[in-house]
Amino acid sequence: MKVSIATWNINSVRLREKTVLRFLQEEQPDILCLQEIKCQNDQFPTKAFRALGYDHIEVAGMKAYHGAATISKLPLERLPTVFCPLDHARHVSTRVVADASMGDAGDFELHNFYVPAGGDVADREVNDKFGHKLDFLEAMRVYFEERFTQGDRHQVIVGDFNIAPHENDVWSHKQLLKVVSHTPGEVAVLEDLRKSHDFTDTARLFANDDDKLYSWWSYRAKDVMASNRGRRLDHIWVSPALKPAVEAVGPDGHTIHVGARIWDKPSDHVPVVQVLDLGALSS
DNA sequence: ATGGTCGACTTTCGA
Repeated sequence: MKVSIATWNINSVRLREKTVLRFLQEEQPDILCLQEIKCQNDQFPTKAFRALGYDHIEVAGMKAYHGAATISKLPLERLPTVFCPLDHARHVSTRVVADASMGDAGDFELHNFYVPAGGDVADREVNDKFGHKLDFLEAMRVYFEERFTQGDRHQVIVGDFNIAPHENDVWSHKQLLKVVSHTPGEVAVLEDLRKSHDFTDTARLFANDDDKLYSWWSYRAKDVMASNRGRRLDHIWVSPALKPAVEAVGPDGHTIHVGARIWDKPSDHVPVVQVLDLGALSS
């Protein structure tokens, strides 16, 4: 059985409820992980998503800022969350039961993250927000140490990581080396997290090393899409046990929905989708 | 040139 998982920083789910519904109707992902919902739990538009068959919804909201939500056609069980050092709502953790008849191959854990952006200066001594970003990444590392104590339970980690790790995840490696999101220190911390359990960055698995891949474009520049000054901040990782299930880049595999950046009143991020073929896993 | 534009919810913060 195949499961399609989408992640999207929506930058206010209430303002862009219809935008989300358009994406769900056009792409029909089994699961959509949202970040920056910017609402409290009771303000989340649950009914509209249930009406499209997304019956299983888990929300971690707060007033005005941040927040994440996972909406799914497949059953979800809520799992413990990462401790955010500032107690922000930045993580929704679930177990997805894709096919109960498949045994261990039929379920996986799905971790939906909104990593702090980190402010403007890549130095925690002068910028508390950058310190918070590094501390949050460290909390994620500790969390996954715990999740793996009983082995690889099929982990999928998605979300807005606010880091573009690869040279070709930004429009100019050289010009962004001092720009938070692509500084060597934070990239090293994210890479250490990824390597700690040999997670696979699914977008890069079938892409060429010199392919430019972006999922975010700033609001602050005109003609930003014409100049294509983007960054890849949104990621989908899988643990080693799930790597054989990762479908190749293409219409049914990993897809970055660049076109959504020029929809009416767009988010500054676009949806990223990865299909997993759980049937490809040996039992 | 240290700008620019969003969104939530205030007289400003976070991105």
